Amino acid sequence: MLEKIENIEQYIRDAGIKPSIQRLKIFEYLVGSHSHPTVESIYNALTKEIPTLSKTTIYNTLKLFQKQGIVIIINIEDNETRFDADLSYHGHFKCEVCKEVKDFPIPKHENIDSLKDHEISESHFYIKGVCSKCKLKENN
Amino acid sequence: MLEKIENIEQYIRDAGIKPSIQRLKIFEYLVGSHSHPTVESIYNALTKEIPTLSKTTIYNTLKLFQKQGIVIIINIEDNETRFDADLSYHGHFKCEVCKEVKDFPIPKHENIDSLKDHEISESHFYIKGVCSKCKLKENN
DNA sequence: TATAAATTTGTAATCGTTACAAATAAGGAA
DNA sequence: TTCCTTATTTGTAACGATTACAAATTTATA
Repeated sequence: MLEKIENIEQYIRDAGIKPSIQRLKIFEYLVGSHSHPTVESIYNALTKEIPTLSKTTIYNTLKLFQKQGIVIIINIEDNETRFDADLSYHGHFKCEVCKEVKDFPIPKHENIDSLKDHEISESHFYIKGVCSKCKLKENN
Repeated sequence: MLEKIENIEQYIRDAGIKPSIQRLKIFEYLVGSHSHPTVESIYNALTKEIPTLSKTTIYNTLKLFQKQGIVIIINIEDNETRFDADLSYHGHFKCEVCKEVKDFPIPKHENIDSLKDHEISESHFYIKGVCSKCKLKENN
């Protein structure tokens, strides 16, 4: 789980990023919403607060966040890119019915023997299926 | 590892797919090349053999293969969709230097407690980094 | 306050994918 | 075989997400 980020402005600054209003709001939204939002949903959510916000800024900002290592990209679906501010090692489950993406803990980070001479920079564990809630609804 | 597919035509037919020349060649290429090709590379490889081949056919065919359960989609990168005819449970490693995607065995398919009430249809394990070969080259 | 640098914005371009309809090929009945 | 129906392939146009780019705005600095 994401360790609570007390001071978002300081957190961003510590990552070497100048905290503009746009960057602060985008990161705040990433931390606040646990939905692993897409660019589209970030745009829809923030355009009310910042009416001049442009999608290009969101793309630029997320790319910067990624470069500076404060967000990871979730590629569980080929037609949508999602973003996550939780850097801890965890998996992502996407329900094919309600479309929600949620985290799940991964017991232990097992070493893969066949990759022992490889340098690992990222690892992702994605599972798709039907969540328990939707399973119950379907059985009615 | 992929169990050897003796008779590709029969294999496709058994999956409920009528084996046209295009479908056969595309599947044959998927099984033969261990590169987890993209649509682009399938097109480049087969257009010599089948000069009239269109990309739409490749897209249609791969979608059909996926629906009939004889290929899986590899989404390790957000800007490229790759395809794999090996249906066994294994992970994918992409080297950020040589761009190759290769398989690795996953020790055991561990049960995720927090998903025990979920219905699981797909799971993917992706790792990115630098492969051993490229690591050696970089240290020169 | 003036100037330079960084950031944001809107528009146009790009690229992978899909929609669609015409062309071609395959299958089945007489 | 020939005719007719259905399936498959093809090329073009459309679409949507992302990026390139240059102008506009904001921020930092002298």
